[in-house]
Amino acid sequence: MKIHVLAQKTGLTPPTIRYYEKEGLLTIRHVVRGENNYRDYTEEAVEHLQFIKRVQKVGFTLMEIKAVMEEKKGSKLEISRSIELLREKMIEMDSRKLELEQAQALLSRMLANKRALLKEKG
Amino acid sequence: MKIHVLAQKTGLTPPTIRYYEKEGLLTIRHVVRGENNYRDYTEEAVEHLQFIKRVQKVGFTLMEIKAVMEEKKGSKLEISRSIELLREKMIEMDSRKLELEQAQALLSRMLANKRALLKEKG
DNA sequence: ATAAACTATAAAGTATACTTTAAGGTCAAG
DNA sequence: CTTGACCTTAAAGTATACTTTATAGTTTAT
Repeated sequence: MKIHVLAQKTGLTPPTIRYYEKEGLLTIRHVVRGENNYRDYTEEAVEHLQFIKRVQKVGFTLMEIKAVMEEKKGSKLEISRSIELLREKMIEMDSRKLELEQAQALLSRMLANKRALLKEKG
Repeated sequence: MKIHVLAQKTGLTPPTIRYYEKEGLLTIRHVVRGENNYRDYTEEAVEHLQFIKRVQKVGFTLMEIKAVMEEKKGSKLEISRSIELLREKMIEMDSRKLELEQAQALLSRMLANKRALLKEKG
């Protein structure tokens, strides 16, 4: 499929998709070039970009995503490294959940204060 | 207290603290100037910077923090705006927790795959 | 066949949140 | 009374993740 189709399917823009490719987040499994030099994307690209969006939202940088990505082809050492990275990230995500809950408690108190303030004034 | 003391207490650096001030995140309640033009921080500044760190970690931008900050002095309209912002943020944080959990499930599967791969090879 | 809509590249620009640099003033210790 | 550790400012630099711009080739529709 062409870039704008992939863009529609993933909710990204063509420049963003090209940027990701430039940064090494898309491989031969995701894009090839046609005769006209246009990019031709596989179905795997759709899933892959959705994966990127999802983990990026929870705090992975593009470089971390790239590091974790190197899957099938990796040597034992590379796999071990990405397991290590994944484990660290899981722990990081646990603390992030905790931080979120603590911050929510904090904001909830602020919200109550502000509502009280508004009642006072209004 | 002087800037490096505040820095130690909060785990920030003096340039970062000055930067926050420049961006309007510190007020008269947090800093005043001494005769020598040195900044003199109140205890409230410690708490405030800790607050900033905490909510920033969960996705607030500095400008959002600034918007929520305007507390005591706010007009009814300003209070209403910051209540609205806080409510949006609470909802956003709920989805973020969900995203975290979904991403963890995803990573957990990836981790299992990689471990299996390692076992195969090793 | 020509205009609109798409594709390509490289390079510059943007936003956020800092950090670093440069150049200088102030203060405490020996 | 000077040395070293602090303080000040303004401005430039950095990292991340894009977006925008400029320039040009290709495809699709009428």
